[in-house]
Amino acid sequence: MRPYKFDKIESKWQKKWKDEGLFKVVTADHRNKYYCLMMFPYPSAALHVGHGRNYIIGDVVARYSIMKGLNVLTPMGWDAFGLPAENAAIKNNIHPSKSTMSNIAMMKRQLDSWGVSYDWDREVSSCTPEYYKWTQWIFLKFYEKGLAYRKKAFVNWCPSCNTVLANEQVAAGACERCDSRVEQKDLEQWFFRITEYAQRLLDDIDKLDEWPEKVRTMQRNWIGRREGVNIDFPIVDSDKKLTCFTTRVDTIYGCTYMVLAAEHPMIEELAGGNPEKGAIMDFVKEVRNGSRIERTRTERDKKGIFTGRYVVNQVNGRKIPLWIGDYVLTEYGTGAVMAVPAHDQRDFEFAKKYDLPIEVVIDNPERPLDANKLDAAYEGEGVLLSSDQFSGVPSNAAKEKIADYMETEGIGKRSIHFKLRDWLISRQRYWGAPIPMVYCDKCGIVPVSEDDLPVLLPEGAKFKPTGESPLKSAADFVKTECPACNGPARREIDTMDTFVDSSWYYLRYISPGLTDRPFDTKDVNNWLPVDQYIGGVEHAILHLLYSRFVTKVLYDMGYVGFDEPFKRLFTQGMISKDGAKMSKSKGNVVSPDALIEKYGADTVRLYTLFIGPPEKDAEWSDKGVEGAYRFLKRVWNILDILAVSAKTGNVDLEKDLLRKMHQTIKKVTEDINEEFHFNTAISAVMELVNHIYSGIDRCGAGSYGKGILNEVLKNITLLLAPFVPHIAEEIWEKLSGAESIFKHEWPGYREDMLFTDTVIVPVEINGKLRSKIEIPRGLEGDKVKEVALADEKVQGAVGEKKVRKWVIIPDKLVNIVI
RNA sequence: GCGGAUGUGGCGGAACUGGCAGACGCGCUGGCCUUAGGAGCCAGUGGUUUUACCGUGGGGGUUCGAAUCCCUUCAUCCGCACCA
Repeated sequence: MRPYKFDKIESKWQKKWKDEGLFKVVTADHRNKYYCLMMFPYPSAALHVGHGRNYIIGDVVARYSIMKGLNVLTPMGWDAFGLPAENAAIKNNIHPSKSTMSNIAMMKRQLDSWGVSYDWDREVSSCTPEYYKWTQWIFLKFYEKGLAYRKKAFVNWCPSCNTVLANEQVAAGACERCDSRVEQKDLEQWFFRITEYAQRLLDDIDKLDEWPEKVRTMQRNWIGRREGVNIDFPIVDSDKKLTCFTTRVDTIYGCTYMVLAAEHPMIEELAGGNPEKGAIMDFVKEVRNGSRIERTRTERDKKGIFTGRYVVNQVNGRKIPLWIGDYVLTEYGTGAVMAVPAHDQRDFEFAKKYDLPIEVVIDNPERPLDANKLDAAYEGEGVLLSSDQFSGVPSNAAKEKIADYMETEGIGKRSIHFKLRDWLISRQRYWGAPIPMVYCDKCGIVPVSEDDLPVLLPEGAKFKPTGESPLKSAADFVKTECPACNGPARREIDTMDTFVDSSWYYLRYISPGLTDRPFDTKDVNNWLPVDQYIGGVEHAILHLLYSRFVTKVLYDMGYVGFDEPFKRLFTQGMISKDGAKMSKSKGNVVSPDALIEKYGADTVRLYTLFIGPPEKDAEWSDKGVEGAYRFLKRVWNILDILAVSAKTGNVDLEKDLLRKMHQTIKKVTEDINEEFHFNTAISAVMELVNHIYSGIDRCGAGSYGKGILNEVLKNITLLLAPFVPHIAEEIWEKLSGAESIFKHEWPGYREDMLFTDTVIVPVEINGKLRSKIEIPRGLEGDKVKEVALADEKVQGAVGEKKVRKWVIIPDKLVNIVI
């Protein structure tokens, strides 16, 4: 017996792979290229087995693809700027670069210990000047194209992180990172004009047919395209007008008032001559100060105030009151809504509260509506009522007709709105890439010259957050010369959102060492789009949408020749423990290190892959790990069986085993190819291994000859190689003494070896299983009937009864209806 | 509220275009081997009143035949959410 010494085996092969550069790729040679990319991690704390799943899946795909003869590029790097390092720095008084670097070292060691291999020559880290120089370059390019701009706006402010946040980083009114309530602040900030690309980002989702439907839907919803009409409402006693957007222009005749958002720029002017101006402005202030989470709670009572002014609904010339309401959002549409209380639930609630008129203009086909008796708005379709010439028209058709009418009369114009907002990219934090802009009293806002990049992050800045960027404290940094006039100027002190860093890293991997360009266009065009991207679904919107946007801009500027970065996307499920997501605070984190020490990396890998379909969430079980270990030992012990096996074995048993082997090769290949169903692939190999053992149990040591056992074990090893590479290499070496198993091609199977000559077919009577018959493969029709009727159990069940119908599916099933 | 997903033994999960439900693994039970077993090997393991019947969240339907298709309903999870 040679024991399975996984620790020796694993360190041996990990070293060999590294020394021999198994995963090294030469950029210039892109024949058969396959770019297999895993989302680069944020270097925070130690990885747990849930994180491991991501890298293990990626490693399996990479190793499998190598065996399939592809030229596989699989790089890794670090999304190294960001808040947690900075917060830790504040707490422990260690510079973020120090903690980041030590975290990187730790995670790298963990990845290595899993046997997850990368072309480390291409490692990138977003916090190094060599990298963020080009993040700044991208900013300048965006600025050049008018896609980066500064504006004053109501923005999301996280009081605990002391910084502004992008819309995408706010979930249910709270900071995505720390869960604090997000406030609205009126600040001047830098934005990327992603809205300019909204339509293309939406349209091109159709191209991404190898992405999970879920992610595509989430992106569509986030972009949120709505078609409708912008309608003008002239203000009474004024030469100005208010415009509002609606998707329900069919309800225009039921519009009985108008509501403005508290942030609407015309409020002060409108309240001008009103004796109640004080109260109005107080209300506006109160609403503006309210946190977003408060304002967006649907169940909350809506509040409003009358401005004292009126506007005209031009379709019927009616004067309607103009209100301000806390339920109107400033950032969507025009910040003004036409209120149709009979057909919009929010307007209905507001109208009820403030006793505003309700007029029914859409008939509910199921029961007539009575404005006085409504207890909820009717938002469905129907035929128009009380709508002048449009009365009697079904609501869907009316939408078009009224829009046409408004356009000819100059009342309104068809319009498309998106929920997507521009991407707010400036942050009042230290640990990020400085925005390469300069403020000059004479020249205004001036970009730093490309030649002067990178704008280095000043090491000595005090990174304690004060609400202003910590960079302000670095006097040497702030004080600079204007790139335009060389006069005294000051630098922008905000840094960039880390999602800017991560929106282009996959391009940098292709030519990580370039010092004069972010990437080489020719090489990038040869290697991208990424063939397989693997990561967590939590990035479905943020990172994936931003990356698509950045790619499209670079495409438009001619820097890349593709307009979608990721061809195929796989999002793996989360691993939980005791029914909850693994987290330090819950104390349910499973560390891979102890498990690897006890069972070895191959066991941890195998169990992680066996736990369930990789796209689904799964529950970790320490017991299950033992099962994986047991299986690997069983595979290992076949070496011993092989050593004592005779030259020849039992012919029938061997034929059986060969067939099982070819079936297994087919099954494993298909499971990996089609859906990454590693769990069923592994169970198929387990069946094959069980088959060997039970054969030996039945017929003793003479069951299988050396030759056949050797062949089967070789194929088992090949099939397992992507999953458990160390043990596979070791067995492979013992069997063939040849070079790395990953230089050997993936096994093929023989069609003619898959089937037996006879099949056992179930016989059902009236759909209930009654017996089984053995018949030659491919037997059909009357011949099958004969065999079936000859069966004792069938005879017993059929008896004298008349057979009404025969259902015969060749090689599959017989059903007799009596 | 809208959108999406998932419901199968004690547990994780299998089941291709409708065709033997429960592969594989965990756990459990028994046996062999052992000084011993928390090692290894083998066997058994959905339920029940066991010639048979019942069983894929519940109810209905289509079909010779449904975990799979249709209708309906419930539950859980995820995403979005006062988006006019």
